[in-house]
Amino acid sequence: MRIGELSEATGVDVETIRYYERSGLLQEPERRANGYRAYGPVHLERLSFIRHCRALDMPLADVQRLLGFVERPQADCGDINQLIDEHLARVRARLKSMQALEKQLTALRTHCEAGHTAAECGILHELVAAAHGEACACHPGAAPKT
Amino acid sequence: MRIGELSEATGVDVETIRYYERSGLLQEPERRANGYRAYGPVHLERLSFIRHCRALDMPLADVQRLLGFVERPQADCGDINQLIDEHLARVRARLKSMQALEKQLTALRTHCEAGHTAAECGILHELVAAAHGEACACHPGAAPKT
DNA sequence: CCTTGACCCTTTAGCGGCTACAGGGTGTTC
DNA sequence: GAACACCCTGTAGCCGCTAAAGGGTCAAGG
Repeated sequence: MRIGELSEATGVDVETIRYYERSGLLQEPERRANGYRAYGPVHLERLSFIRHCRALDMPLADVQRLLGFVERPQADCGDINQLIDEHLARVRARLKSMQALEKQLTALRTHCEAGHTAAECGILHELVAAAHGEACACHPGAAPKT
Repeated sequence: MRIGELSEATGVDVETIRYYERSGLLQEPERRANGYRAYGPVHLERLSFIRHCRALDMPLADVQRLLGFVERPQADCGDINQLIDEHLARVRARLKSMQALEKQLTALRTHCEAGHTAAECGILHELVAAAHGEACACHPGAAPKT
């Protein structure tokens, strides 16, 4: 199959496929006489694997490592667990900070309803207050250290 | 104050301060005879404002716009609301997908405990199964369309 | 006076993971 | 033979920094 077909089949953009090849994630395919890339089932599977890992937001370096395990089936599985655990820890940490952020923004948002000028805007006041190190709706813990 | 002192006072890295200046977020300060940047209270306040907005994960373009409102206090506050609402929507969307991701990874993680080879690893099997478009622990909805 | 070391300067390049050109070749269809 | 979809390479841009190279400045200590 040509690159466009592979793209269609996997949902991965053509440019991204070429990028994965350049990055060494996807093995270089054969070329037809006209220079077009000719992909087979191996590439389809591998690219689908990559795509799935990316859907789980794994960095490409991790995907690379996982692909290594696929190639070396006798390797120790503990390393895979560790990889997933580390990734999960990163995701959970990020999730936690996102939740805090959502709270902060929601709090900030309550400080203004439309219909007046920026000078009277509660949101802007909050942000400026924060810039002075005062306690603000969005960062309640950040009271001045006086 | 010099750039190091401003950095100390705001918690923003020296390089980042220069980067903000290059990007037009922080106004260019006066220079001393030796070429050192000389900052005043104006810069301190402005940089603190920027830092606070960044703590709320706002893109620099949004921060730029907010700074515009600070400078034009008679502008319509509705635009500020809109900016915050859009940002909040982005954050919530991201939060939702992070939560789904966390679930998917947690499900995936249950498929393996250490102590065997990659060939027997449930995690790897799940990922490969997903590459075949089969239903997997991490993407239960993605069953084959046969 | 000289050296050390902390600070400052500019310019440039790199990170991750794409994405978007520019400028060309190929291959099918009307 | 021309239009069009597809393919190729190479390079540059996105965001928000971060780091490094290669230098200048200045105060304190010997």
